[in-house]
This record gives sequence, C-alpha cells and structure tokens, in this order.
Amino acid sequence: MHWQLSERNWAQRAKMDEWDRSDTTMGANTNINTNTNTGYFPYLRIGKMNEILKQIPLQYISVVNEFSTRGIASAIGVSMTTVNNLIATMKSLDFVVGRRRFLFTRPGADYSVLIRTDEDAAKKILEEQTKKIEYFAVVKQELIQKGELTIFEIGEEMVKRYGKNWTNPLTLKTYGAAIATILDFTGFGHYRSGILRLEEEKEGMDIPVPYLSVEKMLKIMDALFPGGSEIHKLAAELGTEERRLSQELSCCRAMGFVRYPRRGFYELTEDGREITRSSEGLRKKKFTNHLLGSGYKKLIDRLQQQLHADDKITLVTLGDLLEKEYNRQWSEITKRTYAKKFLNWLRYSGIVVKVEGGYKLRVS
DNA sequence: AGGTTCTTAGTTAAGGGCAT
DNA sequence: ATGCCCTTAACTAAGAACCT
Repeated sequence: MHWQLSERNWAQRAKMDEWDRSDTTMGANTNINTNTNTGYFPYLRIGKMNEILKQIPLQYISVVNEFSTRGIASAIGVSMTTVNNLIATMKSLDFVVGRRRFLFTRPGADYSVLIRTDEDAAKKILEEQTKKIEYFAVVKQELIQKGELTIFEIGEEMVKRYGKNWTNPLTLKTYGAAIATILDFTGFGHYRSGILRLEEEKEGMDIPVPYLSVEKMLKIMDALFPGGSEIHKLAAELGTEERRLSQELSCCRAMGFVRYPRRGFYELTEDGREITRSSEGLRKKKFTNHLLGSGYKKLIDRLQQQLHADDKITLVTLGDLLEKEYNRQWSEITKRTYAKKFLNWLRYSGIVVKVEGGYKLRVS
C-alpha cells in the first residue's frame, strides 16, 4: 500500500528519468519509452541479484523514498561496489532509476517484494520487463535464429549493437551470462554452462560417454523416487562420490530418465518414474525404447553400418567405435571401460546377442 | 571527492581420463 | 564398479581506472 504512487511522486520520478536520459544523447525525447534505460546491461546473474535483493530491508523498497548506494551498503553489510553492481543490474531492467540517489520503479518495487514470497509472480513481472526492453529482443531473436548462444556471443552482440567498450573477454562473458540467466529465469530458453539454448539440451553430438551400467542407473533412479533429491543427499545415500555421481546423472539425463531442474537438484522424469515402478520385463522394454530414442541411437546406427557380414562385436571394436564417435584419444584401458558399459546397455535391451567369441546385433 | 563502470584474481564446480 | 587426480571453465567479490 505505502508504495502506491501519488501525483507528487510521479513528478519526482519524471525528474529522475531526466537525469538518466541526460547523460546520453539528448533529443529523441518523443520516444514513448521514457523510462527505458539507456546504456545499462545486466551485470549480476539473476540468482545473485535475487539473493542480494532479498537482503535489502523492506523499508528501502519504496517508489517514494530515494536510497543511496551507501545507505544500502551499510544496511546489509556489503561493499559499495557490490551494491553498485546490483543497481546497475536493476537499472538495466528498469527496476531502478536515478543516479547517486535512486528510486525503485513500480515494477522494480513489486519485483523486489514479491521475490521474497512468491517467486512465480516475481518472474511474471520480470518477464514483462524483458518484453519491453530492446536488448532482450535482440538476444531472443538471435537465439531463435541460431538455436543456441554462448555467453561470449551475447556479450559481443551488445558491444556491436550498443557500442560498449568492453574489451576483456571475461567481461563479455559476465554480461552475457547475466542476460542469459535472466532469460532462462523468465522461461525463454535454458541456460547452462556458458550456453543459452532454445530447447532443453537436445542430445546432439554431445551426449555423455556411457559411464555406468543399467543396474547402477536403476539404483540411482530408485533413490530419486519419488520426489527427487539434492546431489549431496543422493551421493551419501548411494555411497558414490559427488563428482562421479553428477557424471552418471548426466547419462541418465541423456536417456531421458532424469531431469535437472536447478543447480544441485535432480528428479525423475515421468518416464523415469514409470520405469522404477515397472516389472522387470516392462522395464527392459521401456529402457530399450529410451535408448533407441536417445542420442545414443547414433552409436547403434554406426555399429550397424560398420559391421560386415560376420564381424563380431567385442569390447575392442566397441571401444574403437566410441573413441571415434566421441572424437577422443583414449588409452586401451579407457576404451574398454566405456565399451563395457555400453555393451551392458546393449545386452540388457537385447540389441545384441552372445555368439561365439563376441556379440552380434540381433536383426530386428 | 565521490560515484560508477570495467577488469581481474581467487574460489568453486564440472568434466574427463585413468587405474585399482 | 567406482575413487581419485588433473584440467578447464564459470562465478563472485572487490580493486583499479575512469568519469563528472
């Protein structure tokens, strides 16, 4: 209630907007978007922004009262720079206006309050902002064209379009990642490890190497049933080292059994859930379907292509194939390691059958 | 002088390969 | 089957440099 704008405050707001505009090209004031920021870009990643925002005492969040960098800094016990980083980000989203003395905008105040209690509602507000702000449109369009963008490319685009003088590649990445995380947060694309994708990582060339057996996969899925788990908890439960486990989980993801909704947390997909509940026979069938529908299908196709009339499949031939398809150089021992896992999958799903001195594909 | 923007160093997480 | 070590990459916080 108390942050409702009164007549007088609108006047105040207008004044601050003018300050904002005055430091760039004058003129062009006929522009309807009077409160669109000029020259600011998100700097903090969305997670960090939210984290700091939540610490700011509510009394500072007002579209009536100005605040200063110093005031916030001492209120929450962080450096001026940190607050400035936050303010720059908030300005880039039209959540804050002003210079030296700042004021929340209506959406900015709403967002800052809601983020504490109702993340989805806050998201909605931010999503609206991304629709209004030009550089987001630029990135979105670029993303639609290319399907995926690295954070470096996003940064580069900003330099090109808006004449920023960022020269350090790390700087480009910083800004690029900030923009990418915001789009991800608001539901436009998915950001992960330096790349913003339009589609949830569709396994293309880069599916993980087969790290684990079917049995281990099922064990993991059992542990994830029904509600998912934090990686720490899961690791403790299974007695598998965390780093190792995250690799194994990435395999389960590539198979479509497991989902990774947020950092550190994994859960079963619908199909994953079904499989853990299925009987052995049904489970085999479902597993096979997933294998054939996954990126690993390509390996099976290759296997089929390269096999001559009475060639046998052995750990050696399979290892060589994997090495080639993944474009790596492995030692013999490593090749064997991965070949064993993959063979385990093929055997389990009945794609290969045992013959004298090796395996062969079952003709289907 | 004080405020703001860009860079950077140090830290943490993820990924990859090997060996037991 | 899986623990461990090493490399690479991302994140964060804050300092340096630049404005006004």
